[in-house]
Amino acid sequence: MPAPKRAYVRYTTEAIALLAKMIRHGRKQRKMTQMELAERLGIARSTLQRLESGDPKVEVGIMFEAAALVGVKLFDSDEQGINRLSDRMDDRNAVLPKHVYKARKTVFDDF
Amino acid sequence: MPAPKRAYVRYTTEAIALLAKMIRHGRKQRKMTQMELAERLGIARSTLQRLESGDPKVEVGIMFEAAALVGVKLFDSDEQGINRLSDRMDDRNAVLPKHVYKARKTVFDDF
DNA sequence: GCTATTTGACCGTTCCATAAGTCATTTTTG
DNA sequence: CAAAAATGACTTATGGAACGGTCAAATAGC
Repeated sequence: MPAPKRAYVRYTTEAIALLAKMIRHGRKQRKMTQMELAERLGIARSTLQRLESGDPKVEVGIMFEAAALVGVKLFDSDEQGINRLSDRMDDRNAVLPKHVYKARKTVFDDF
Repeated sequence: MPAPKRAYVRYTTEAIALLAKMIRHGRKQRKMTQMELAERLGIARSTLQRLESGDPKVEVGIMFEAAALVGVKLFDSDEQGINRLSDRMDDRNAVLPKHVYKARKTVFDDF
């Protein structure tokens, strides 16, 4: 076997494809060529091509940065909105236990 | 110099940090340990740790797959919603020119 | 309190994404 | 129409991410 490739659920593949489309659309709206956007991102054009074609293996940082540069909003939020959401996550997280524990031994239903 | 490291705008960093928090929160809500989630994702625990700490260098595929497995919705949409949005992007893209063209020569304002 | 488990922070090896390039095709402009 | 530019589809090498492991610290259950 060449290698056990990684598998993704459909939702993942489609969400990435959507983000990729939005980035390509945003780039065209701003009348940027692939070369221009790649240079502004500090990446190779070949990498931007994989990004715009929905390749799951690109770095999330590059993907999000590309979105930011062409005006695609993540989480339907601007920076302020992101910070509000982030604070809310902190609050909700503060309630949860810090470690997750599994049952150490299977509980015997005695009888 | 060791290497010219990549830079990200604040929006990018914060968006990734938010997604990371949502994933960690979702994992805890579902009472999964890092080890369990890593195994379900087919990745090493060390990679999941970088993911949950908001490292921009993880693969977007892994990041989104983790979100999917712990119930974090991207684009505030389920799979059907993603597909609707995707179709809309196709429509909007169909209107735009297929190549972006820069002015080939600087236009001379003759006088 | 004690113990088992989870988590955080490391580190060396392996392997693949990235960079950088080429070439053919498509598309726009003049 | 021709010419120029942008894009798509490749390829190679090389730096760094992912893996798999260890160890200490933190936490939850008993």
